[in-house]
Amino acid sequence: MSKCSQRHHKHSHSHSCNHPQSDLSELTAKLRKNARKITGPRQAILDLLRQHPHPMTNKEIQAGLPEGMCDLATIYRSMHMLEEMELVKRFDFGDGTARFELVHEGEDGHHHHLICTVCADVVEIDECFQQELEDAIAKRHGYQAVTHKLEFFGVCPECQEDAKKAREKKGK
Amino acid sequence: MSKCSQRHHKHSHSHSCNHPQSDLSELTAKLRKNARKITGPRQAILDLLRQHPHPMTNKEIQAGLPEGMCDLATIYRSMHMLEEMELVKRFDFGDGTARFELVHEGEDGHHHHLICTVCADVVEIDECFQQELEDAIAKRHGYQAVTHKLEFFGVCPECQEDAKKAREKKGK
DNA sequence: GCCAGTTATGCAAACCTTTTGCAATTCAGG
DNA sequence: CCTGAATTGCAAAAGGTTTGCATAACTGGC
Ligand SMILES: [Mn+2]
Ligand SMILES: [Mn+2]
Ligand SMILES: [Zn+2]
Ligand SMILES: [Zn+2]
Repeated sequence: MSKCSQRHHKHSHSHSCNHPQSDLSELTAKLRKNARKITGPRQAILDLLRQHPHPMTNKEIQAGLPEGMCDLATIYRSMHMLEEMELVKRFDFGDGTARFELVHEGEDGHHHHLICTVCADVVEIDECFQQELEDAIAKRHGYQAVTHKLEFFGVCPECQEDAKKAREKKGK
Repeated sequence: MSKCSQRHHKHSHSHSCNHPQSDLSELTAKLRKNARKITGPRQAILDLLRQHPHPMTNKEIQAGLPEGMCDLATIYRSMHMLEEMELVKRFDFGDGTARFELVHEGEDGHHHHLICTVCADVVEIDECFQQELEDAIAKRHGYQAVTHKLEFFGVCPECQEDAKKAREKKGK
């Protein structure tokens, strides 16, 4: 049953369901294992996330879904569940609203971002500091199961340009 | 970075790293420069923060002040202002509530924490990954004024113990 | 010291994001 | 199909944070 999406609204985005049935099958599998149900909203959310390369807020997710397809409360509940089964990863850009990104098959989704403090542009960062640092910190303080959250912030090239222009105009 | 005390152990409140009149004078200086007023609440907040080695939430700050001395709204406004003049640093432990820590004289306050996900114990971490990583990321994407937020999470020794006991009792 | 002008505070209401209770609806498995 | 369990929508409640406004507290200059 590789029906990509069974309830996609007509004016849905021109998205093509050319994904390797990965998520859906992974979803159904994990869901069944926990006696959870495969519902329209859940599939739609996963479908939407699959098309987005960066973390999305719950509001953005709702806005990206066909009008009126899913209540915000349901999205909140879904994201909790998807996070629990590790199909999505939660990120915090420090603005007080959670963001979620799809975890690709096999991976654990751990990675970081570089965020423009002016326009909120996001760059995916796959590098990380040496594991030794974390290990040393964990050992030194006797902590176990240590992990970390790390995000970079700065001003993107475009916003640097904008700032420059504004400066010139003002100085003129 | 903060040399006051490298490793704060749990309940290390009673510790005193006397940073003399530093804050107050620094405060008055910076305040005056911006035509702001030196008020009771602001001094009290700074005084309180000076005695705490870890970030505090606004509620904790209010609770730590003499009963009824300061409205919560005032604390929020004060923290914004103190942050602005770089007398305090804001931290985000990912639980949706901001925390503030006093910035010691001369320093910029940039550092990290190791937080127990069970009991919320906090360890101050003065190390950081090599600057080269951040520089490389900034350069690669053309970003400027790049900085980062980093926090570590894990289970502290005591909570590991608790978990072990619980396991034994259950397995009995 | 005292005044005037400005900045800060208290209080209550507004805002936002996130969570929850509950009745109605949808799923899954038989 | 049927039926019980899981899920959803809706509205209300929670938290944390911000704001408008009248009142109170500072400060620099007399
Ligand atoms: Mn990402
Ligand atoms: Mn700290
Ligand atoms: Zn930008
Ligand atoms: Zn702990």
